[in-house]
Amino acid sequence: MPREKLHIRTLKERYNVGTSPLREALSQLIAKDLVISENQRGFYVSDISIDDLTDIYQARAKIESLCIEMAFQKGDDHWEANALAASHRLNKYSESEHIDMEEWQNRHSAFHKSLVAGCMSPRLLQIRHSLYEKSTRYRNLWLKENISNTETLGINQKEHTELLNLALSRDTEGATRLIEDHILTPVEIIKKSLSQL
Amino acid sequence: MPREKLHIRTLKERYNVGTSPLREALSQLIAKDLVISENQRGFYVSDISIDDLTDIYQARAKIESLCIEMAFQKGDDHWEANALAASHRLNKYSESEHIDMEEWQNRHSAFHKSLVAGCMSPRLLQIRHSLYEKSTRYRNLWLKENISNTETLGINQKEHTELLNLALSRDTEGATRLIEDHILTPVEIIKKSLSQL
DNA sequence: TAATTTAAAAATGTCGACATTATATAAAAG
DNA sequence: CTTTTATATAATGTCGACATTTTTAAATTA
Repeated sequence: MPREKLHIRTLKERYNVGTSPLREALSQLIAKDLVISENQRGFYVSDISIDDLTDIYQARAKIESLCIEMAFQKGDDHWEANALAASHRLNKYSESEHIDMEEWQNRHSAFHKSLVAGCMSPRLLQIRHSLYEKSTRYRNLWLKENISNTETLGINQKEHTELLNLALSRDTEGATRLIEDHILTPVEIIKKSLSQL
Repeated sequence: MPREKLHIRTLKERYNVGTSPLREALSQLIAKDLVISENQRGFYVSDISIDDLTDIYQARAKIESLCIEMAFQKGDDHWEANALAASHRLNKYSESEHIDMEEWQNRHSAFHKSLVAGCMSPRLLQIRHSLYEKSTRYRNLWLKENISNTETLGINQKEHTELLNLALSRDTEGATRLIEDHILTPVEIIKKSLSQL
């Protein structure tokens, strides 16, 4: 849980490892902003807050928008084809009988990834991925609320097909506006979940 | 040097530390993309390349542009005042007799920081700072070429005052175009330096 | 009773030894 | 002479013990 103390001894016993690998693992989690450390005072799970939630999602929206804008300039035939394929995979699965949320998430993120891939910038894609990971704890709150919520999923699906069409017609302005809204949609719902904690 | 092997034993002796602190330090450098590690094969200084140079500087240009765009929307009186002050400090120093490059860099980055600070997004500012750090190795090549090059400094200075004016008049389009050019300016020079290595 | 000091307990961070893995060298085979 | 195999050397990564610091608890003082 956020703010929770991470005791070295406890973690060593739980994962059956020594000091070194554990501390290095914690170092990696610090790099991901999931853990913070105070000198000589140990490690803690990073805190969450509405301010942080808002900031991360707004940054994500802007970065995604930027990647898409660049992708629309640089994207070639292969980019279009891959986006089309990813959209198809997501579409088909969204219409299927039983939806496994993990598989849906895989296809969902694969679709968005196929769109931004066209920007051809490793660094921007890395930044985007990093922000996506940082938003995971908040996104999980959204998933708990919206598990098997077919209505929300339906709206989502409409936006995805529209996004693909905007991509194929290279409508930068329309796509950037839509993607920013698309990403920011869950924020209000998550804010409520956060308040209830 | 890029690609150089980092021997644990050597580093331990050089810095007079044990295994753990050294490996944790390396972990932090990995997070900054300055060092890479291959499992069971040790640590290496990250490579540099023209592709990487180009990608980093283009990403920086886009992020800086984004921050400025947002700052122009959200910036208040204090933001304007701080930018004005930072601009003044940079201006005065650029006109002074003897220029210490380190002090000039401090005032230079302080000026740009004062502009983007108005975007009010900790995450975006963090991303911006991280990219700036990643570009340091390339920027140092530029500094070696342009140490005490008053001509380059003069052009730079013009752009800075123009940037401030665009900020005070909230000319988003003009400012974003200028800042992107401003950041990308050194790229061609650095490319040449890189080729000569 | 509250605040401060002192002592005990627990936790962190560092070290050097050791086991495992990769690399370099020499020997053997094709 | 080249390629393969076997051996020796060197380097990495892991572990548990130890020293230092922080936290908790008890005792003393005002």
